Amino acid sequence: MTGSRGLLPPGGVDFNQPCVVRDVVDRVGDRWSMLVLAHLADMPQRFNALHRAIGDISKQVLSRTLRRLEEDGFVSRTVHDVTPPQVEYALTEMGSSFLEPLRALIGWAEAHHQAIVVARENFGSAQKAGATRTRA
Amino acid sequence: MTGSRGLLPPGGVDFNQPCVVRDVVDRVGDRWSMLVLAHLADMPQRFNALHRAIGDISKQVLSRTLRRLEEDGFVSRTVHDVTPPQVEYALTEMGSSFLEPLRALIGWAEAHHQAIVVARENFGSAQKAGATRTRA
DNA sequence: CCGGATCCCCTGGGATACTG
DNA sequence: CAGTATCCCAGGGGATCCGG
Repeated sequence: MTGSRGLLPPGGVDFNQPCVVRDVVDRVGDRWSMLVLAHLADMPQRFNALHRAIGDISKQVLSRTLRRLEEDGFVSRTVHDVTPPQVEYALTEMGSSFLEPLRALIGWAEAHHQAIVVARENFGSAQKAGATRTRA
Repeated sequence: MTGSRGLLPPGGVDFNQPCVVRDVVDRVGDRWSMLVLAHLADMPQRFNALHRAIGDISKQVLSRTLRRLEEDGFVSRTVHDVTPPQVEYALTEMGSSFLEPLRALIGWAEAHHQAIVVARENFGSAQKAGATRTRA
């Protein structure tokens, strides 16, 4: 018994209107945010350290991502006034608390990744077979 | 103590390479997928029912969203062969299991939504003040 | 009723080059 | 070192019209 009906509280989560969830997903659901948060979970890190750790992200985009995460209070940015400059990024208390649902998501993803791959293959085959998918 | 260091398993989640999580987030992290899943959590529904329930989504996009969710095995599509045609969408077992991490995310979002709003305001003020943000 | 086809726009993401 | 400035492109999202 994995499922659980009644996700939305009776009366309906305010999922549409100001849409709290979308507000969050819009920020954190992009290509890099979660990855950055996951890296910062290990320890606070400097800009180039993050850049190297992540690898295939441009400085431009990393900068934008960090900026948005800072703006929304997920990470803090601290400038150490030395030469050469050092800027340290760290999770805030809030950013840290986000690791919990994030871990849930990661767990689910790892558990079902294979199933998704299979589903895609099946779907592809069904398409080629000319079926209109499931019929009743 | 909300946080919890060590999100990534020692050795590092295979978060970058084939990136399981991104694979999932890329599908479910778009503008509508989670919303659709949440609506289907209540009960299986037909196309136009979903369309009306969600409101400000175009049929085109709803169609694409459902197609992708079906392709990845989150929802099932059943054609009832009557006139006029009826097509019923429902969560699969896997789609149902996704409600769990989704609920975690919703919970977090509702709990911290206000904090995010505040953070944005503070950030805005700090910017106008001309500060280079946090300094040490 | 359930979409597919088409067209448009806008944003996110990337490459490259340049500064304090 | 830690970014910003520019330019570009692909894809997501929307509007509208048409077909089975």
